[in-house]
This record gives sequence, structure tokens and C-alpha cells, in this order.
Amino acid sequence: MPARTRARRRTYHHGSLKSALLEAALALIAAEGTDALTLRAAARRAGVSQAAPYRHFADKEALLAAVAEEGYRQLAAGMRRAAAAEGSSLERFRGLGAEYVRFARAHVAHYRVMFGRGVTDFGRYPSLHAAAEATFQLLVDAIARCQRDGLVRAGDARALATTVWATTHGVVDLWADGPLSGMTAEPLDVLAEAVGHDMFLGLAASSVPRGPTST
Amino acid sequence: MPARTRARRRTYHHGSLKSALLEAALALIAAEGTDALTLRAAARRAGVSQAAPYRHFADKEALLAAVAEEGYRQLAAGMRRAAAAEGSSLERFRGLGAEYVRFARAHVAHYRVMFGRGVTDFGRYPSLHAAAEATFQLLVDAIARCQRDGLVRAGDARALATTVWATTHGVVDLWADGPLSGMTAEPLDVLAEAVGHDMFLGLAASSVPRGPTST
DNA sequence: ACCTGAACACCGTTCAAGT
DNA sequence: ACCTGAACACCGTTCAAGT
Repeated sequence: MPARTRARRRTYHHGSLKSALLEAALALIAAEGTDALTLRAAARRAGVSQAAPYRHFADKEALLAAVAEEGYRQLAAGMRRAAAAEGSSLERFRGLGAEYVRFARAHVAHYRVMFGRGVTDFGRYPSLHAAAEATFQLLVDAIARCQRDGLVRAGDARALATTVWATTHGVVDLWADGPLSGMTAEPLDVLAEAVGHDMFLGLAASSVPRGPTST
Repeated sequence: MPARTRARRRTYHHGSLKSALLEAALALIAAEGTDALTLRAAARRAGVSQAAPYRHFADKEALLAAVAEEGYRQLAAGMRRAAAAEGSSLERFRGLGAEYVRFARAHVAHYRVMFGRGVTDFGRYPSLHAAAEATFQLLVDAIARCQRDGLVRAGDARALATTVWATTHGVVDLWADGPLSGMTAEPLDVLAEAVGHDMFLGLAASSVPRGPTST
């Protein structure tokens, strides 16, 4: 064990401190939650001084961006799996939503880093931006498939995907951090299922014309 | 001015430090954003020592809860105004949503305190819980009115309101802190309008049966 | 080229002491 | 009863100095 520690420590000088810090950060949020992720704690866990991370990350936000990017990759991988499952395009679309919710519940702390205020401008982190965009694109594709099969109404798939994302993220966020946690006893799955169902059906009464609404 | 300061300071000893700290907190987030709200900064602004707030708030979370509660009151007041406006129940429902979005945009920092992770359990702050619940109830009432007028489909109004809240909060949150800010150039209003429209119409193609969906 | 040690300016929180 | 002063254990960040 001490030998392994020494060996690992030597490799830090060969360029692996960056990935070691990312791993430490992931371990920290998984074990102790979002707030436990500090630059100093990550450095401690990686066995380096508090100043060392600044050789590899400009500031704390840069570390958070790396953590968030990794989260989007993991989320996208799960969603890709769900999209490739058996069933109709609509069933696969629902499976994709279920996978999103499952990820959020299983990795709340990671989800918070991905959607929280730690990274204030995705534009400053191109690879994070790309990872988030790729994740979103999976949603767009799933919706487009449903439209091709006549299971989802016509309309800009990207706009519809935005609505779906907002709705799903909204219920997750209200449940995880917001007032909803105190206002309903239902577990997230049940809640998300009901919300997804409502979103699919819409609010309009069947007697109301379903064309473009007037101002 | 010094006289006023002295007078004010004297009143702290008569029970007004609590409200002075709340005012200071509100001023801080409005002027410098959510992160500027620290217990020490609030104390400084109120002209007392850093330890003084602990006479009135158990900890930082308790101050945040008071700030959040005030936010829900303000939001509810605006929504009540919108709900009382002229027009059909559906138009008033839309106005209520627009007012929600307007509040979020005009008071982002305050909105973040209301929905962020500063207060982790609304159940521990009964008056905050009540204020949030009252705000939510305005949504439920607006939906119930639309149902009575045959403009929104039948269904548990509270469940539908949850969907509406999740969707609206979701778009606001993705816009304010999330990846959406980097992925669309549209201002929040336009985005929210489109999302609200989609939510009203639903996703289902008209050929798809609109009864209870199968698993 | 990469890391350490020490420092600075902040936090939240506690507690004895003042009035 | 209410507030202050001083302290403790943390932060993020910087910078001279080491190897």
C-alpha cells in the first residue's frame, strides 16, 4: 500500500495529477455530497499540497466544469443505451426519460454540479458545452423518431426537446432541492411519471382548438 | 445621518435587529447576487458584530429561509394580481405564468434563494413551507378555474399544477444557471412562451389515443 | 516543469465577557 | 436580554521558493 502510494505520487510528476484530481472530486461528491467538493479537499485526497491543483485547473470553477462534463458523458451513455432498446420509438423515448430520472436520483450530487451554479458560463468550457449539447441531441433525435412514426405531433424537434428537458429537469430540481420535496410524499419516479404523462397529453381540453394559439 | 444611524442602532436593542438583518440580506442579493449573502456581510450592513445574528437566526440557513419566504410572498402577490386581471380563465392563467417568469427574471438572485440548495428542508421552516404552499395553491386555483370553463382537460388540478410548475421552473432554471443559457440565444420570455405553448398542446400526435396511456 | 510552504482575505460558528 | 471580541476550523487564491 505505501509502495503503491509512492508509485502513484511519482506519476503526478509525469502528468497525471489532473486526472487524479478529477477522480478525487468525483469520489468526494459521491461520498459526501456537492458541498464537500473543495479544491483543498480534492488536493488532500490526491496527496498533494493545496496549491498544486492550480497547475492544472485555473480555478475551482474549472474543476467543477470537468466534473460536470464527466457527468454529461455518463448521462449520455445511459440515454444512448435506452434509445437503443427494443420497442416503438415512443417506448424508447419514454425509456430515455426514465434513464434521465434514474441518473439524477442515483447521482444527485453529480447532477447538481451539472446543473447548479458552480459553472456560470458553459461557453467558457467548450468541451463541457459540447458534452451537454450531445446529451441534448439524444433527446432531439428521440423526438424526431417519434415524429417520423406519427407518435408525436409535428413541430420543431429542438423546440419540443427543450420543453421536454425543461419539464424533466424541473421536476427533478423541485424534488431534489426545491419546495416540492416538502409538499409531496411521492418518490421522484412516480412524480416524474405523472408529469411526463401530463406533458405528453398536454393541458388543453379536447374541445379547445389545437392549432396555433392566439395572443 | 449619524443621528439616524444612532437612532437605528438603539432600536436594535429593542427587537428590530432581526428585520434589519433580513432587509440587509435582501439588499445584498439584489445588489451583489446570491453569493454575496453571507451572515457576516448582513451583520456588517446592519452595523452589528458578526456574532450578533446568532441571537435571531439559528444559523445561515435560517436567514436564507427568511429571505426565501419573503420571496414567495412577493411572488404570490404578483401572481394574485395577475389572477385577478380581466379576461377568460385561460388568459388569466397565462398571465399568471408570465408574471412568474417576470419575477424570476427581475429577481434572479432572490429566485435562486427560493429554489436553490440554501434551504435543504422546507419542513423545518413552517412559515416558509406555508408561503410556498400558498404560492402553489394560486396555480392550482387558476387551473381549476380553467377546468370549470372547459378550457383545460379534466384531471387532478394539483397534479396538473405540479406539471406546470415543474415545466416553468425548469425552463427558468436551465436558462438562469444551466446549459440552456449557452445553447440558445433566445431571451427567457420567448423561451418560456414557446415552452408554455408546447405544454398546453402536449406532445401527442392527434392520431394517438388521448386516454390513459398503457405502461 | 511541477510542486510546496506560507500567507492573505475571507467564511460559519462558538463562547466567554461585557452592558 | 442582547451584543461584542476573540478564537477555531475551514475556504479560494497567490507567490516566492524549492527540486
